[in-house]
Amino acid sequence: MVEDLADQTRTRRRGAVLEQAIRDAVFAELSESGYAALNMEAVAARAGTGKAPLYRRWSNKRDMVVGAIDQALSTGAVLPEEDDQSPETGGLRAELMILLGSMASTMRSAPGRAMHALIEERHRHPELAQAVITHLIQPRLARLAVAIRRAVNRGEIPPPVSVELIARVGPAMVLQHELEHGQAPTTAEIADIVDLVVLPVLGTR
Amino acid sequence: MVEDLADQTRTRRRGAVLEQAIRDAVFAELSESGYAALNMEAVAARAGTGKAPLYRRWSNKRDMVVGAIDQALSTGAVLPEEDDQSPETGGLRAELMILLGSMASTMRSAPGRAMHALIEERHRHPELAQAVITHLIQPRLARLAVAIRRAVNRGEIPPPVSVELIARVGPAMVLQHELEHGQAPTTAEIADIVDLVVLPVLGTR
DNA sequence: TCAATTGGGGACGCAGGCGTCTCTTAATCA
DNA sequence: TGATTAAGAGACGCCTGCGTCCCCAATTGA
Repeated sequence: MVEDLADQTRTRRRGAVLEQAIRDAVFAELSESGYAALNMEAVAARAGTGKAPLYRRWSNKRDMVVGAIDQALSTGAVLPEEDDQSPETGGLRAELMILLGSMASTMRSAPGRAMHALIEERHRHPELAQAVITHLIQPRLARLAVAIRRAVNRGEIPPPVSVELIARVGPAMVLQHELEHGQAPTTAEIADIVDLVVLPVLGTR
Repeated sequence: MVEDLADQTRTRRRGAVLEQAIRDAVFAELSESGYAALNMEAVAARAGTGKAPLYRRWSNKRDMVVGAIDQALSTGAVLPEEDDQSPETGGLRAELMILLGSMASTMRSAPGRAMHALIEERHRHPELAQAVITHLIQPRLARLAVAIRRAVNRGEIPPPVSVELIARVGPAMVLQHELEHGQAPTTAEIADIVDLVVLPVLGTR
């Protein structure tokens, strides 16, 4: 709501710095207003610039959003790698807590909310939603599947019938919480999800 | 897309009949365009009427949508009661299949998609979303909880630590499917959810 | 230090959608 | 059957937001 830039005598930005400010503004607007209600004036104002620099880079609103998303997804700004291959310490429970916790915190961040807004636009803009699914959702699910398979190999849990399906249980519960309550679950709530739902499905009891 | 009313010489409707046609049009538009992009001209056109009858009943778009939602939720047009108290036949699995199946088919219907669109507007219009949660989501969760408790009483499953949380597992998986694939799961997919996720969490093995 | 770029700011025309209003005509009721 | 009410159709003014364009100033590089 407030000016993102308090410094009136701020130096005039250009190039990559300005571009990043614009992307941040896109994410912020997207997360507050959604895609349909997002408007160029607001993005320019929040980035502390005019509309011309926006249209100099992208030809319209759709391209601008796609550009911001693409950049965020390809540079891992949204999927922070969690030190890449997670540290195989503490066993399955610890790994589940880390992965679901990171999912929840992503959902709280501006880029995360922006991605969510795009998935909600699935029917109107399938290509936007698909990009998010492919670059954001799938990798996380794959990482969860890997964690589960490693636990099976360690003999920690019996092999599940469908790793694909089981890997979705945790994320589904996190998502459900967001949809029902309007915000991602806390660490304590994630612990309940892990201990009372995910681990039991996996056969730890 | 096509005219909902092929009959050119159709008699002029009024009162309750017309009102229902308008509500149907609201749901259809809401499910296709979402709340933000819904516009009065389209609703009027789809209902085969003019804007005047709309504004004669409601003072603006928001009230019109709220009105349609309220009516649908209060008359059970979206929550079809499933012969009210489900028929306690076939045990827990059968009941889960019925409840999740009905959830999936609701999500496929126009009113169901409309409700979904409103939940997605949670941040912009909390009162709309809350109505859906209270009148649509909560009753279904309550019904699931009842089914689980009955199964416990029958000795079919051990008492879970948190019925509240467990009751959300099935719906969460159905929702997750919708979000990831853009459509509700089929009966076969629901069967997998029930057999490989929900029943195992409940301790049937 | 001067020329070339690019940013900040905003005016402009256009399109679409809101909510009002008018006009004609069908349905309803006394 | 005549009077009354409300429907169908759409014109209208207004506002908002898109995308273009212009001006001036700050930054950069030769």
